[in-house]
Amino acid sequence: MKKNRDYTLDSEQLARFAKALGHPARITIMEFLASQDSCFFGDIHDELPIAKATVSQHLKELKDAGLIQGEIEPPKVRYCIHRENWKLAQQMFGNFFAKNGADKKICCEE
Amino acid sequence: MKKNRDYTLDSEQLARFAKALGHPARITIMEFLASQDSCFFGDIHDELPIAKATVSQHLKELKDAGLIQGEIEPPKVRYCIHRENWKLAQQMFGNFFAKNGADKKICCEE
DNA sequence: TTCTCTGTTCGCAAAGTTGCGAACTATTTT
DNA sequence: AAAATAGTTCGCAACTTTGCGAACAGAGAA
Repeated sequence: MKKNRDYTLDSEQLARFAKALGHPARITIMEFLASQDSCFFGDIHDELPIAKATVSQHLKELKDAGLIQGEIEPPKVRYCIHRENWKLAQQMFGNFFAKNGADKKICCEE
Repeated sequence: MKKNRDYTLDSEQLARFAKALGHPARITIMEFLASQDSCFFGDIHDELPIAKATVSQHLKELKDAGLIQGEIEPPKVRYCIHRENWKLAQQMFGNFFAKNGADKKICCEE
C-alpha cells in the first residue's frame, strides 16, 4: 500500500461530481433542469416518483457538489444548473475519458 | 410526486456508471489501468493508500458496474478496462453533458 | 507435503445514503 | 389574525459503503 499519500485533488473532485450523479433521481433532475425554463421545486418534484422530502435531499446533494444552485422566489424556490461548475464537470469527465480513448492500447489485449 | 413511474433505463445505467466512479480510489484505479500495460492487483494496490482488502472491494465494484474485467494469471490477477462498456460510458456521459451544452439557454439566467 | 506468494472473503465497526411522514418556516392570501 | 402555499428540516428505519485485520483459498516452489 502506498503510504503517506492521498489521492490527487483532481481525482477527488471528479469523484465528487460522479458521486453526485450516482443516483437516477439526480440524473433525472439534471436532465430536467437542462430541458426546462421553469425549474421550481414543485416542477422537479412532479417529475420524480419520490416524496418531496426526498427530492429536497437530492437537490441538497447536487447543490453541495456545486452542480446546481437555488434561489428563493417567494413563495417558490427556483433551481438551476450552476453553469461554471457544470462546464468544469463536463471538461473533467471529457478529459478523464479521453485519456483512455477507444484507440488507445490497453493491457490484457493482443 | 409522479406515481407509478420509474426512472428511465438510461438514467439508471448512467447513474450506475457514475456511482461506480464516485470514489477517488476508483477514479485512480481507472486512470492507472489506462496508463499501464501491467495491471496486476499488486500494482494497483501499490498505487493506493488503502489495504488490499479494500482495494479488492473497489475492484469488485468496478467489475460489477462493468467498467473493468479481471482474469486470473496464476499466481496473479490481471485487471483491465472493459473496453466495450467503457466506450458506452464515455458515450453516455458525453451525450448527457452535450444535452446541456455551454451554449444552451438555461433557466434562471438572463 | 509444506511453505510462500497473491488475492479474495469474512466479520466487524463506523459512517453515510435513501426514503418517508410529520413538524416546522416563511410568505401570501383571505 | 388565520389559513393556504411552497419547501426545508427533523427523526426515524433500513440499508449500503468504506475500511481494516484475520482467516482463507489456490497455485507454484522448496
